[in-house]
Amino acid sequence: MGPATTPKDEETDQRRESAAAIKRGESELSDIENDSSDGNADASDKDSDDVFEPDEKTTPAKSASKSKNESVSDSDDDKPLADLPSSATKKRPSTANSAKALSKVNEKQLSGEDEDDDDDEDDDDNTPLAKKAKKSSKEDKKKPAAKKTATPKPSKKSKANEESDDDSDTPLADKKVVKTESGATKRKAPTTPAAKKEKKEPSSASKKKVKKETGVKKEGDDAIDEENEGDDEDEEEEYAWWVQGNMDNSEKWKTMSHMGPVFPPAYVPHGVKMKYNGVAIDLAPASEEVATFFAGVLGTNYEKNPTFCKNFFTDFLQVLSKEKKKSPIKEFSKCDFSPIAEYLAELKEKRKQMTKDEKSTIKKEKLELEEKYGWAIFDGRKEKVGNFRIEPPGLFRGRGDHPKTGTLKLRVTPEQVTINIGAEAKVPEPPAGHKWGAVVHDNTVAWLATWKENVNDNIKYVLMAATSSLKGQSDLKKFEKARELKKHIDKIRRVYTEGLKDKVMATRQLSTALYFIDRLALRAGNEKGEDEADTVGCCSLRFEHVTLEPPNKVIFDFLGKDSIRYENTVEVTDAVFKNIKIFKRDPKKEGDMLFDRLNTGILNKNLTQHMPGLSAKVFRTYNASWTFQQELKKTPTEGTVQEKLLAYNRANRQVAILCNHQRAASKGHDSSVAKIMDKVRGMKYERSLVKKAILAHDPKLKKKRPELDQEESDVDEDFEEVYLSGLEEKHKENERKALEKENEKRKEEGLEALKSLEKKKSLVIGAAAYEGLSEEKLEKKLQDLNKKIENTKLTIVDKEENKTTALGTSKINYIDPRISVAWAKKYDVDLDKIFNRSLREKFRWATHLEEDWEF
DNA sequence: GCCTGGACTTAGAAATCTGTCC
DNA sequence: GGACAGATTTCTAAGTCCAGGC
Repeated sequence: MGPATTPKDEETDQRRESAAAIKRGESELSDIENDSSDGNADASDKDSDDVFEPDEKTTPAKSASKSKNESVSDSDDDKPLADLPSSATKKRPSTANSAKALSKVNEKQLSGEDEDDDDDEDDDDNTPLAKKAKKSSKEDKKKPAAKKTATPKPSKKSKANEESDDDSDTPLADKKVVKTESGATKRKAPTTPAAKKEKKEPSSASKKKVKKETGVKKEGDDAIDEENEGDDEDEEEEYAWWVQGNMDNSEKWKTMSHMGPVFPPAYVPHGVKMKYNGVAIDLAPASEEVATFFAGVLGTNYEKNPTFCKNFFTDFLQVLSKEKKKSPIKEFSKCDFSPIAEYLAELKEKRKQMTKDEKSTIKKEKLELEEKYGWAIFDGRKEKVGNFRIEPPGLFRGRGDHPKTGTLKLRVTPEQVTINIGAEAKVPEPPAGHKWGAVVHDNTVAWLATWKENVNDNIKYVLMAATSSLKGQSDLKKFEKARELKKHIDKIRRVYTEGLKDKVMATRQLSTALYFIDRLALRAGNEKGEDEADTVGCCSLRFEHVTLEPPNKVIFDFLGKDSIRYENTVEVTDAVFKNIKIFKRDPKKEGDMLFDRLNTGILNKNLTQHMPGLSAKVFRTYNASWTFQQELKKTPTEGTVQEKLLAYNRANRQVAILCNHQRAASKGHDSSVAKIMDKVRGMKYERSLVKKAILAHDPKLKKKRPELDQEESDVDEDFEEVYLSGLEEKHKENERKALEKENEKRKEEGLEALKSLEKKKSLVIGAAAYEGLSEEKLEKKLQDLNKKIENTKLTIVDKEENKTTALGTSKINYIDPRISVAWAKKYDVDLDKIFNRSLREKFRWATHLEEDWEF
C-alpha cells in the first residue's frame, strides 16, 4: 500500500536534520560499545537493581570484552551468524552477561535456544521455521503457500525446552491466535469491584489531603456545589496530592459521585429531501438522519474515499430496509445528498449570523450543562470530568485505510451504559423511560461510565479531565518511571548492543528492535487485526517498511499510528545493518514480518527484567524528555524573551520530530509567511528613514555610529515604490470606506451624500513622516523598530519550522513539565508564555520546584 | 502460560474561541 | 465590528499494556 495519507516531503528533510538529534544516541552508543570492548564496562556500571545477578557481578568486563572480540570476527563478513563456520560461532559470548540476559528471556518465552549451539545456529539463523496459517491476518493473504512449507525441524532438544521447541522455530506471527470475529466474542459484565479487591492489596491508609480543600461536600450529595465553582486557576487553595508523594493510585477514591453522562439530543427531522436519480425522495426520520450524516461529509476527503462510501451505503440500505414503505434507493451513484448538504450549510451560516443575545443564550445553556454534568466529587473534592457526553451517532471516521470507515455508528441508549459511582452516592437518573445497563461501585478504575460502540466493539469511557488529580497522579507516575529509566539506560544499551551480535536470532531481533525503539523513539507495534487500518510500529514492521543503503543506512518508510507516514534514513551500527540484512534475507519477501521472532509481549517482558514496570513506551517518554532537556541547554542566557522562547520551541520541535508528531500544513501557510516578510521589509524601510532623520539632526553621528549610515539589506528602490504606493492605496481605501459610512449615515438622516469627506486625514509617508521629530523621539522610534523587526523575524523562523510539525502532542504527553518549569524559572520567562491555561492546570503538580531541577 | 478484553494514554482533526488588524 | 489567523478546546480514533480467565 502506498503511504498516501499525509506525505510531507519537506518534513522528511527536517526529520533527517533531526537525525542529528538522534545522534545524541549514536555517540553515546559508540561510547557504550567502546566501553564494553575496552573492558571498562563494569567501572561505569553501578546499577544496583541489576536483574541478571549470577555472572553479572563477577566479570562483566571480561565477558563484554570477550563478546566484542568475538563479534569482530563475526562481523567480518556479511554472512548471518549461522552461516559462519561453527568454530567461529561456538566462541559466541555465552558468558556475556548481557546477551545472556536477553537470551534468558528468550529461552523461556520463545524456548528458542537449544543447549546445543550448533543446532541453534542452524535453526535460528537460516530458516524461519514452521509457518502455520495465521488466522484472519493480512499477512496470510499476502503470503503464498510456499511460505508455509518452509518448516525445517530442530534436530535436538534440551529437556527443558522439549515442549516448546516447535514453537521456538516458528516465527511468532504464525503462532498467534487472532481475535475472533466481533460477533464471536461475548460481552462480559464489568468485573465486580469486590472480586477485584479481594485479589488486590488494600491500598495504603487513604490519601490524606495535605492542604485545605475547597468544595468539600458531604458524601452522598448529588448536586454540585455551585458556590465553590469559579476560575480554578485563581483558587488559592488546592488539593496538593503531589506533596505527600504517594503514587499508589490503585484505589482511586473512597467516596465518589457524579451526575452521569449526557446523551445527545433525539434526532429532529428537517424534512429536506435528498434526490435519487434526480427525483426527491421521502425518507423516514431514521433514514433521513443517516443521509444527513453523509451530507455532512460532502466536500471532505471522506466523500472521495470509496471504502467510506461503500460502508456508509451498506448501512444506509440497511436502515432504509426498515422503512415501512419500500425505498427505491438501490445504487449509491444515483444518490444526491446535496440538498441536505445545502441545508446544513444554511444552518451553519445562520449560526454565524446569530445575534449576540442568541449566541450568549446558547453559551449560557452550554455552561449550565457543563456545570451540572462536568464535575464529579472525589472524596469530597470537586473535580472536572473530561468527556461527560455520550458520543453521538454518526459515520465512523476511521483514519487512513480503515476497512470500517464510513460505517454507521449507532445511537447509544442508557441500557448500554454502565455507571460507576460510589456505593453511598445517589445514582444519577437515566433519561426518562430508560434504565442504566448496570451500576457498579468500582474504585479501582478511573471511569465514571462505560459503553461499547457497535462499529469496532470498542469500549468507550467517561473519564476525568486532564486537570483532575487522578490524571495528574498518572502523569507524575509516568514521568517518574521515565526518570527511573535514566538509571538503567546505560546498562540496557550495553545489553542490547551486545545482543545485536548474539547467536540466537530471537535475541538479535529483540536487540535490534530495542535499538530502534531507543534511538528512534518508535512505538512498540502491537499486532493488528484485519478489521483495522494497516499501520505498524517497531515489532510489527514488515519487509517492505525497511530498506538498506550500504554501507550503514537504514531507510524507514511506513504508516504508523493514525496512518501518519514515518520516513527516516538513519545511520546505524554495522551490527544493526547486518541484522536487518539477515532479517530480510530470502525467502522473506513483501508482507513478511521483519522481526518474526518478536512481539510486544516478549519485548516488554524482557524490559521488565531490566526495570520493574519498564515497557517500550517508557523509552519514548524518556527520550523525549531527555532530548528536550539537552536541547534547552542551547537557550541564550543573555537573550531576549523572544529569543529564549524560540530556543524553547526549537527544543520542543526536536522532540516532536523525534516522535514523528505531524500535522497538515495549513492552507494559508505560504501566503501568511510572505505577508509577514513584507511586513518586515516595510519596517526596515521605515527604519532606514528614521536613521536618516537622526543623521540629519546630527551628521557627526555618522562616524560614531556607522550603522546609522548603513543601507537596509533587502530594501531597494523598487520595494520603496511598491511599499509607498501600497500605503497610498490603503489610505485611499480607508477614505473610501469612511466616506461610504458617512454617506450611509447621512442617508439615514435624510441628508445629501458627500462627494468627499469634509475632514480628511492627510497622508504623511516616507521621509516626511519623520521630519520635525525630536532626536529623542527618533531614537525611541529606532529602538522600537529594531525590537519589532527582530521579533517578527523570529516569528517567521518559528512559523516556518513549525509548518508540518505538531508541538502540542509532545508537550502534553511526553515532555516532563518540570523541565519546562525549571527552564522558565532559570531563564526568567513567564510560565504562561510556554504553558497555556489548560497546561498550567494539567501540570499544576509540576510547578513547585527549584530552577535547578533536572529530569 | 497464553490470549484477550479492559483500561487507560496518545493522537490528529475539527470545532470553537480569542486576539489582531483594518 | 467584521474578517481572518492562530490558539485552544473538544472529540474520538488509535495506540499500549497488563490482569485475569481459560
